[in-house]
Amino acid sequence: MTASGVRARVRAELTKEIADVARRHLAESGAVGLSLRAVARELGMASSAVYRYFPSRDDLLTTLIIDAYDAIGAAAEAADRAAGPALMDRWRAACAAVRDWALANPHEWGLVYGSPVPGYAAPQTTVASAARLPLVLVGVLRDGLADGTVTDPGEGTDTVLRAGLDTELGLPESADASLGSRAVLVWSSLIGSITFEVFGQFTNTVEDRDRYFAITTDRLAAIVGLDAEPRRDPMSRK
Amino acid sequence: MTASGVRARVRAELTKEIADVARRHLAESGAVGLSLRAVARELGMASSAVYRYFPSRDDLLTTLIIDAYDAIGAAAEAADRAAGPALMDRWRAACAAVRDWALANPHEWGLVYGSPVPGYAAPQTTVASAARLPLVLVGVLRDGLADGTVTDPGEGTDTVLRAGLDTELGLPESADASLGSRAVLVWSSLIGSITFEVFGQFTNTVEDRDRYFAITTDRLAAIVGLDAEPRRDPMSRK
DNA sequence: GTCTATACCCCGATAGAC
DNA sequence: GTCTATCGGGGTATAGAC
Repeated sequence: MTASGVRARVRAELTKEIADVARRHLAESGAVGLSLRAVARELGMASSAVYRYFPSRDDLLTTLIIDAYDAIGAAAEAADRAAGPALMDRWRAACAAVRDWALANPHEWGLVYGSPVPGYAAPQTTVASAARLPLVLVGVLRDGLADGTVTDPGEGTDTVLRAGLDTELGLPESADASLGSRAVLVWSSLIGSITFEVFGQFTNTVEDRDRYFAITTDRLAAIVGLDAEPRRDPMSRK
Repeated sequence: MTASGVRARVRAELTKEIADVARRHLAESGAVGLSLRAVARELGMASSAVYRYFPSRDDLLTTLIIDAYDAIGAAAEAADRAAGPALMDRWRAACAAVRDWALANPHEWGLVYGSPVPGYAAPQTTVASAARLPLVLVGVLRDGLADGTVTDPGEGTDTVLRAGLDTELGLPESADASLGSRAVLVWSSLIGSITFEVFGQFTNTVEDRDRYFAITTDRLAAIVGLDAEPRRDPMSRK
């Protein structure tokens, strides 16, 4: 049926348009200030009409959350692919891409890594998108293990993670391994650093944020055994 | 004037009572859900009466923010004082106290370290309270420098911080120092780790959170040169 | 200082006509 | 699918009587 094909296309377009406007509102009023009515007003349609596309405000929110996670993951993946074969280059590129995205989209960043929206529970559908960024970081690590650049320190600490997680990530899985828990630390520290910067916690403290992030990125890499010769000029980073 | 003294006391008490109720509401509805009306309802007074104590919703919010920062700082200070003289003991105690407080008061944690409340700008009056926690961490570091346990790695990276900050903190201040920027990394990583746990980002990833935090705390200490013999039993930590 | 009343906004969600 | 109209809440803040 061509008719229904057209209908579906129009529907998909309008759905996207609603999400786009909502994303813009998010950038201005934050996640809690997001309202179906305001979106409808801007699109010149009745608020009730929006319910044909998103059954509730939470569904709209879920869409935005998934989109944000996907955008962050995609930015990291692209930077990783675009970097040279050197592990540290890939690492630096991926971290920098995430930070750039966060600084360009602070409210969306807050939507996924900031305070949970009260009364909203993220459905399971978000986890695959949320995993994309950590998977990029672990991918670099895994390649380092494969070519011998990275070795697991083996501290007997890695029973802290969910059973089976190391295996899923392609990391050493013995009870003596520590790379898994180190990776988690590095991951949360990366997000934490970026969040501090985005939320303004570095005001009056860190002045040269670009350089601070470059240095920090390298220090985090060292925690997971991604040691490298110091970068020639830390200032040269975007 | 006794009369005005009594009046002032009653006023102070009611002010505190309003703040207490507001704090409880915060724990249930989050920062944005906080409303003067709801607080007034619960106290059995007219909403307009509250305005005699807090001129606006933002002033009430500021009070809660300052109180939260102070509570976190006080918890860290108390744990630091109560710990033995060993630097690592003080470090671990302070970090653990902060985490315990965060887990016990997740919404207040989110109020200060989560997404900024849209439309609210924190006044300068909050900074002294916000500084208390980092000052505890730096205090341990400073004592380590004094007795030679800690030495600055000297990497020529510390020009990233605000000029004069190292001096204020009692840290090495040369352009070749790196302890200042390392301290900032450790500070933001500590907050980041706790925030991840409080906001649920560790779901399906980190299973043994107590042990993970203990290990993480030690790894962060190593970044600022607070190396120590491994703790005897990481599981024994609260 | 406290009250009632009010002005003037906002929201999510649904009913029912077209 | 879209509309108007409506239900049933919510909010900040102020005016003016007591």
